[in-house]
Amino acid sequence: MQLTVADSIRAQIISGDLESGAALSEVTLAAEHGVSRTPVREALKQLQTEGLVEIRPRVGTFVTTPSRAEIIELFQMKEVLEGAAARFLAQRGEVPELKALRVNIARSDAALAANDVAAYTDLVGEFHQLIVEGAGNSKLVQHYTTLMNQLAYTRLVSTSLSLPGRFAESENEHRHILDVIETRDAAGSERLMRHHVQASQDALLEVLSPAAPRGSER
Amino acid sequence: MQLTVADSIRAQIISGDLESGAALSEVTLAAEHGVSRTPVREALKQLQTEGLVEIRPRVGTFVTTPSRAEIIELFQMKEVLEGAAARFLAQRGEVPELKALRVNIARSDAALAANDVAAYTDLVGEFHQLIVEGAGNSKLVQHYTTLMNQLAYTRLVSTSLSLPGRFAESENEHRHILDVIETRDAAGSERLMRHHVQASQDALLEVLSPAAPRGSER
DNA sequence: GAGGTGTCTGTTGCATGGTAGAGATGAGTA
DNA sequence: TACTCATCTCTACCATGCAACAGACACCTC
Repeated sequence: MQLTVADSIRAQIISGDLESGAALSEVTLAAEHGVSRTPVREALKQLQTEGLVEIRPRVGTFVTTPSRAEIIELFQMKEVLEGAAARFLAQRGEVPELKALRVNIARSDAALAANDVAAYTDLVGEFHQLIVEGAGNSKLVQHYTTLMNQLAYTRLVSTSLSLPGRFAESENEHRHILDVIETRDAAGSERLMRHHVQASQDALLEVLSPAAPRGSER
Repeated sequence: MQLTVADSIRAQIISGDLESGAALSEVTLAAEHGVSRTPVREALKQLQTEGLVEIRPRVGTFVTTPSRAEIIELFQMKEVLEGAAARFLAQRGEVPELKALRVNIARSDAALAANDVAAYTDLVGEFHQLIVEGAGNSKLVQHYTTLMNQLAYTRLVSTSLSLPGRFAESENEHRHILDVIETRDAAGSERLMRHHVQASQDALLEVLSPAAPRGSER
């Protein structure tokens, strides 16, 4: 399986190489990828159903810019899916992902001790990913992945970690979540995971626009 | 907005006009819709990301046939999303969808009294749809819709209602769910909704293959 | 000066032809 | 009879060309 055009464009959008609202010309993309316009068109159509670009007929294709309301909706979905994942994982008991999660926590501790924000940013993404994968439901992974792509999540995390105290707090929450999952307390795991997602959302929204506290819109 | 080729093919798949596993020839579809192969290809690519068809490169496109394991995964997701929807709806309080739900229940009562399975089948779909829409999260609606399309849910419901007693039981569960939502008990609404989805899954799987009880696979 | 209209350019939308790969089918051999 | 290999056909895949539309700009009219 080689990298498709869609994968390439998707990566550019998620990484932020292509800015929000940027126009995506078919001919330009075709030239950049060394193919004709046809496969580019197909890729854009695919990215549209993934919610990453918006195709305005006869006008052009643009990178979607989620509104503040949409970001809140996405985080609400994140809370739902990750909460469910934690619950399923706790129910399943010992699976390979649990071991990987313990390693993740150990590395996060080290990153915290060294105050290495960049390393921890990656570890945060991995932590959440591992929980979702550990739930043992491929559909859950699929929906979660599209969600995270729409949020351009990895880009956001490093921002929210800039809040004073959030780094240590986040790491603490992660450790507690894993502890509860290991006790196989399904309901508790779900509750804790939801709280954690809410906390990280609060931190993020505070950084994005400090004036508006969580829940004040819609 | 006119009906696109993708919409047309999607409708055919969901309704069952196109059977599971059926090969979708580009030229045939193009001829049927009076267009060339290019827009058909784009439509198929879109349906692939929706999980409705499987494109085997250089071979052809086929209507996906969810395995038994996948159906269980899909129902697990259905439980998660509808549970969350019920919770959100209970939290929101009085919204237009609540009124529609009361009408729905009244009609369902009538259908039950008249033993009108066909009418009730539609009402079941509407009930669940209203709960999800009432949650006030457009992303939730999107993910839920793709999920239901993958399950070809409406086709399945009538099957499960053939079980003796399931019709009345299902209607009863619906009424209880709406009752609890109206008391604005978020946690209780979520719990009840999950149980209902599980019950309907049990009924369905029993009809599909009576030998294997729920949870015996994977 | 302001509003409307016509043209012009850049873009997407679709059709079609050539190419390459996958699968099937047949013949040949052990 | 069974198995292997070569050929052949059918399919998706991509490139390219043409048509149609949206938006911008200038000009004309009031």
